[in-house]
Amino acid sequence: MENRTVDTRERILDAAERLFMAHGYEGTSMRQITGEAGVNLAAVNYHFGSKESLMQEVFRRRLDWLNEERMRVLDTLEAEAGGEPVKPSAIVDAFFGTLLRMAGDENRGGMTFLRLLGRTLTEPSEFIRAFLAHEYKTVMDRYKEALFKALPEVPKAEIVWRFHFMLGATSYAIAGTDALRLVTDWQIEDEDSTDRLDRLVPRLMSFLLGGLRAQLPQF
Amino acid sequence: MENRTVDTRERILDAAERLFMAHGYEGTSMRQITGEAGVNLAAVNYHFGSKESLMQEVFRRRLDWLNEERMRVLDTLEAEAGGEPVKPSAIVDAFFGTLLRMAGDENRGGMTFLRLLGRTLTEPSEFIRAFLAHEYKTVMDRYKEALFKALPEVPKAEIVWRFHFMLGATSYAIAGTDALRLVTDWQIEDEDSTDRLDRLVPRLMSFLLGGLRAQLPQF
DNA sequence: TTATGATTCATACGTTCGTTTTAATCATAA
DNA sequence: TTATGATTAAAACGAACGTATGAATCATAA
Repeated sequence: MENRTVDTRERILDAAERLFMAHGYEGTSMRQITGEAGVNLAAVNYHFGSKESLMQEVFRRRLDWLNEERMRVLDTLEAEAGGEPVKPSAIVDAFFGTLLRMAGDENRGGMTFLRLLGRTLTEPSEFIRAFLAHEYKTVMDRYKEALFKALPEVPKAEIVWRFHFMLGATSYAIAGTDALRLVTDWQIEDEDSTDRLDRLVPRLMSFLLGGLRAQLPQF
Repeated sequence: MENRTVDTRERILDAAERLFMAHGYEGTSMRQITGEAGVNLAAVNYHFGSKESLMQEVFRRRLDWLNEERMRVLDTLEAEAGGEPVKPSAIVDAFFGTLLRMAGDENRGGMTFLRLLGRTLTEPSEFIRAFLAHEYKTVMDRYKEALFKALPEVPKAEIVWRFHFMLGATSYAIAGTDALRLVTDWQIEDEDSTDRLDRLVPRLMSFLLGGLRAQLPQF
């Protein structure tokens, strides 16, 4: 009773992840999912109960690892710092770099999951927003505190906003990678798609840190 | 034959704009739209032909003005500069500031349209992506060139990427304003919602400029 | 006032949606 | 080998979807 279940569940999750990424939650039907997964239509309701629960499981499968990893990395950084503030660049890398490096790990969803996450953050159905709120809260609070400590001269409200902006830039950098290329018809010469991710990380990190440490606005 | 048509069309466009923003394109039905607009179900197909055409008209109604305004402002800046490069901060403000200031103008869609635009850029159905590509291309190219000229020491590819990141931060700052508050349970104290937009603009501008002018990444 | 074209209305069409049901098939323990 | 529970399979459910139709109603010009 083991192998069949695991296979079917995973095949459904993989197909759902890809299709939700490509067409969104509302734009993807159960028949598309089960068709692509090569399983019976009723299998989703049998294994997950409903389409909503399936969506949640798609996220949980990836986010559980991501959030644990983010916690673990920050634990290490703070232990190494021994009470002193952790460098902002290290905090930013621990949060966003960890996320981006998932894109290179197909076992953890790779680029597909990251693009799904990116687009979901701006199209939150009520039920998935509530779910993400619960999944994210603890980690967010930890990183927020770390940034407060690392940047004592920057008002806390400003740091919160800038964290917000960093999340946006990152989401979009991933979710919109293909979309924007079409929109703007920009040519990023001299790079094939394997290069692109390796170079995206330092590029985005420079941008994020520049924004985080920018001159404070005068109202 | 004038007043009824205009009223009905506008009522439909207003309702569609709000509902597409709140629930997405696929998540909004014709019956919701016509119900909220207080018009007959068949009115959408009569006036716009189809749901897709309605979506396009929702965007066109706002983007036509926005793109003209962006062109006009950049024309003025370049005329004032008289052949010299325009300051990066002025270019960024012309592009993103013009967008953000739409949020305060209810006659141009206000915050509702901006949030719709933000979420649509990361959930591009094929048909709307092609539409946005056409609407945006000319303006994008103009601004891209202006930034190349303003930042001759920064590689063009880097500027393109950073434009990309700036778009993301901005989209998200608007589209996710309410969403992220719930996700993170952050408290932005001492600000009511009327203040928020006035303060968002300089905050975001500081961040964007910091990112645009950040130290170049070393690969 | 009447004729005409534009618009609104009620209603129905055919599809597709998520879900449920009931029976068949499978893997495993006794 | 047989009994049992887990899984898969085929089929159908009612509801909601976008769209189309034809009659009713409206505003306007002759």
